[in-house]
Amino acid sequence: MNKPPTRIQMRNRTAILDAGLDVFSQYGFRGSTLDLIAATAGLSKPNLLYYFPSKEAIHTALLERLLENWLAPLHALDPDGDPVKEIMAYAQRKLALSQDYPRESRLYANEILQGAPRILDILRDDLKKMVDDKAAIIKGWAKAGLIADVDPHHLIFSIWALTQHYADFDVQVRAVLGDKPPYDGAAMFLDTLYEKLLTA
Amino acid sequence: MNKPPTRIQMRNRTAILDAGLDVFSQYGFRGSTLDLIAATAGLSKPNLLYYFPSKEAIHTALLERLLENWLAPLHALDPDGDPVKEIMAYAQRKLALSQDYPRESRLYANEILQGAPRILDILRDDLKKMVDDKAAIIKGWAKAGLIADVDPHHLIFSIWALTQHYADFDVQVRAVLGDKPPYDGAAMFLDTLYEKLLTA
DNA sequence: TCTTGGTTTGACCAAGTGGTCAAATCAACG
DNA sequence: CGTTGATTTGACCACTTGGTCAAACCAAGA
Repeated sequence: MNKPPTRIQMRNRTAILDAGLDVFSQYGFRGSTLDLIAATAGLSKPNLLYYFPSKEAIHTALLERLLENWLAPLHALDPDGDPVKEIMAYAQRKLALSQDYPRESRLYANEILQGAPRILDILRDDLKKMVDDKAAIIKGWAKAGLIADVDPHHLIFSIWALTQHYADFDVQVRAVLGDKPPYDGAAMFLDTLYEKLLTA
Repeated sequence: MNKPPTRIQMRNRTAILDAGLDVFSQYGFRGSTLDLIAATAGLSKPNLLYYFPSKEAIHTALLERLLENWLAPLHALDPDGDPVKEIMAYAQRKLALSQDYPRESRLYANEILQGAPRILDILRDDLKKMVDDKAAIIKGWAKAGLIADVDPHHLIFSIWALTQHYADFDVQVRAVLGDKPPYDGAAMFLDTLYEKLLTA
């Protein structure tokens, strides 16, 4: 029988998770320190450890919260919708995630770059299952002549790559583009790209 | 008047750089340790520091070597070649880099993810200049009606994103694909994608 | 007001960190 | 062989790291 969290608990836990997101997404798990996370959250290190038992626990909490939001947009792909529109909508949803939650995207990128030691099982199990599922739907659309016949797995990879690039490589994108903000142009580019690719 | 390097120097320097590439590409700069790099290179830590003055020096040496090979394929884009073929060839060259030098790709990704603190100037200067240059060429092709009129900057971003994804997110790609190796399918997918996108 | 339970902290610890240094070892050449 | 300069290492150092703990602090209800 765990008691309901107090106001202070709520405030500090979210402050810690926010600070952890800041730090982990920039330096990866091994490159991040409790001192830096605590300072970012405005707490002392022992106080931080009063709310989370370890560095690992903060990271795990962030990854778990992330994975839900990460898989949701793909799950929303509707087999009964208009194929081209469904795929383009998925790409735009994913692009919006990059724009609105770039730190989450970079946290995920860091985890994958390091070999996904903490979520490899989930990738091989949940993610693979869902992707195979959606790939089958896309394959069905192609077989029915509703879209061009492209490899559905690589199609999904392309959406991930093209959208997450704007969050993960944000600093490079902005360095090349100068001041011009990237996301309007990116959205238009993705629309034309997938329309041309998919309409047979 | 610096003397020529001995055989031992050559062997150990390359061993260190190779080990550094292994470690830095996996853990990023801050997450990597000299002990681990030294152990990977088969040297003691003081011996490693006999060849490179600091951790930073190893990282810098790797980044410098990388940037040359990184910008070269884009530089090879020929304004007098066949537009669609040139762009598709660039994408394939970049994909081959991901396949043959995944650690270099991940080293670069780590640096960018962390905000590119060591190469931001180069990105804003050399990289931006070259991209703007090539973007102008592509724009010219589009204006001449030789290819579809897509935003050239985002076109270049798309090539980077789609190709580096296979190196940087390798573990995820393989988790989703199971055993099937990714690169054959990726090459075919990219070919059809850019052909459909660019042919007006 | 006092009590109680949640909250915060200073002091501390063992292990790991980047880096130094003098001494030992080794390779090669005359 | 002996010498010289390159190479290697064990011991060491100051600092950082993740984490602990007892003691202090504080908010709120009785």
